[in-house]
Amino acid sequence: MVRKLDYHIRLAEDDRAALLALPFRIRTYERYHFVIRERDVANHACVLLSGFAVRSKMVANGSRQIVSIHMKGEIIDLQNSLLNVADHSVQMLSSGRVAMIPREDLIRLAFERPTVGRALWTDTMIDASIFREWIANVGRRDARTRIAHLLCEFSLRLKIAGIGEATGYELPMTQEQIADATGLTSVHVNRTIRGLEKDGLIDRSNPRSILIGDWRKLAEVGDFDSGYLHLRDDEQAAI
Amino acid sequence: MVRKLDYHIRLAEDDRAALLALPFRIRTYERYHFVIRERDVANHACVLLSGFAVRSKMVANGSRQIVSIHMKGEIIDLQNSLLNVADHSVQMLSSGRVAMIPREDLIRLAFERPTVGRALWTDTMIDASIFREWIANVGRRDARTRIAHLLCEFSLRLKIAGIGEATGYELPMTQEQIADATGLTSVHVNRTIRGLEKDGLIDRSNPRSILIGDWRKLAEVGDFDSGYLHLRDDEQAAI
DNA sequence: CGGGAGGTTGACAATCGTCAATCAGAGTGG
DNA sequence: CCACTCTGATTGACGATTGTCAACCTCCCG
Repeated sequence: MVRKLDYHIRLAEDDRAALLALPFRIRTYERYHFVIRERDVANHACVLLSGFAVRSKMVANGSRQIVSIHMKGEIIDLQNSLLNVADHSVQMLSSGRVAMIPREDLIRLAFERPTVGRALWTDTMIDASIFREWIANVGRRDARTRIAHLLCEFSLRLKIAGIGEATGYELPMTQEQIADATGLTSVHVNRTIRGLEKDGLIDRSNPRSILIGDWRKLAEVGDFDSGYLHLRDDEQAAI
Repeated sequence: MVRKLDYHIRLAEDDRAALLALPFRIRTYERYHFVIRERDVANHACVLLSGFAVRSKMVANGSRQIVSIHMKGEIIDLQNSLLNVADHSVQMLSSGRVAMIPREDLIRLAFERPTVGRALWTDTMIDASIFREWIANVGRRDARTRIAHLLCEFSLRLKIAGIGEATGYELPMTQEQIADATGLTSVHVNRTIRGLEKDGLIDRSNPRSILIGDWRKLAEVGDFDSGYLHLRDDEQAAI
C-alpha cells in the first residue's frame, strides 16, 4: 500500500513510517466472503494484503454490477468508510488478508501530513477516473471490445503493481464475474472469449489464467488507451 | 459552491471566508463550448457558476459517453486538474459562467484548513459514488429503467441544490445527450421517453422541461434509491 | 423565408439475452 | 479407488431489446 501511495506523490521517509505506524487489525477472508455489504456502516478503511476483491452493486432485477476489481496493495474501502454508509459491497474473489485501519486515524494522518493526504486524495481521484472509463466501457463498447479492454486494464495494473507480466497473468475471475463486470451475461462472455481465442489474441488453455499473445493487438481490439490510469511518465513510455 | 461544500462537512466562518478569498478568473462559455478537452493539461479547478455542463469521453467507434452532468455550484474540473492531464472532456450544455481557480491555491488551502480539505475530499468521494451508480445503471438496467433513473437523480440533485422542484424542472438536454448519458441511441431514447409519457409518469408538453407526475412511481420504475447520493439524514428523510 | 437542429416514426437488422442441456474438473465421503 | 456432487464452462435454438437507416416533421432563429 505504501508502495502504491508512493507511486504519484513522493513520500518522505517519515511519511512512510507514519503510515506504517497506523493501528490496524488483520482479518482473513475466504473466497466469496464479504468485507462489507451495501448499506452497512463502515468504520474502517481496508487495505488488501493478499488476494483479489471486487466492489459491486445490486440492481432491482436481481443482477449485479461489478464496479471495480482490486489486487493486493490497494485500498478497497476508503470510499465507503469516509462516506459512512456503504453504497456498494466489497467481496473477495479469492481468499486473502485485509488490514483494517480505523477511519479516524487515517483521516487524522491525512491532514497532519499533507503529503500523505495528497497521496490518498490522488488515489481517490484515480479510482474515480477508472470508474469513468468503466462507464464508457459498459455504455458504448460492444462485447468483444469491452472484454478486451478489461483484460488489458487488468494486465497493465498487475504489471505496474509488480504482480504479473503484461504477456500473461493469473485471472481469478469466472466468466460469470467477467459478465458482471462488463454488463453482459456469462453465456455471451463465453462466446466472446472463445472468439478472442480463435483469433489468437488470448490463450486460456489454463482456465485460471490468461496468456496474451499480442498485447498491442489486444489493446487495439479493446480500444485501450492507458491514459485514464494516470501512470507515471516513465511507465507510460514503457508500454 | 461554498454552500455545496458546507453540505456534509460543516465549515466555520473563516473557512468560508478563505474559500471565497481564493483567487479566480471568470470565463463565460457559450452552449456546447468546451471548458477542457480529453488529453489537455489542466491547471485550474473550475466551479460552475451558472448553466449546465457534462463530462464525457469518446470511444473508438466515434460515439461518446457522458459520465456526469453538472449544475451550478458544482466543481467540474477538480479531478482533471489534480491529475494534471485530462482523461475526459468538460462541455457546456447551456451557456454559463465558470470560475477558474489555480490548482495550487486550492490544494494549499485544502491542507492549510483541514475542514476545507475534508469537504473537498468528500466531494470527490461523492462524485465517485455517483460514477459507480452510473456504471450499474448503464451496465445492468434496461432502457426504461435507465432513463427513469437519470431523471430521478437529476430531479433530486436539483432540489437539493435549490434550483428546481422534485415535481418538475428545466431539462437542458436533447434526446441525443440523454442517449449519450445512458448508453443508448437517440432513437431508442425517443421511444422510451414516449413510453414513459404514455404511462403518465412524465410530461414533456414543454420540450425543454420535465414534469414528473408521481415521483415515487418514477423512482420505482427507475430502481432509484438515493443512498448513493449520500444526502444528509434530514434531507434523506424528506424524500 | 430558408436553414438547421432536434424530435418522431417505420421497417428491418444485429447484438445480446434466455432457456436448457451437456460437459469437464475438483473436491468429498465411503 | 470410485461414485457423487457441485461449480463453472460450453453449446444450440430461439427470442427480445436495442441499433441502423431513412424519411419526415416541427420549431426556432437569423
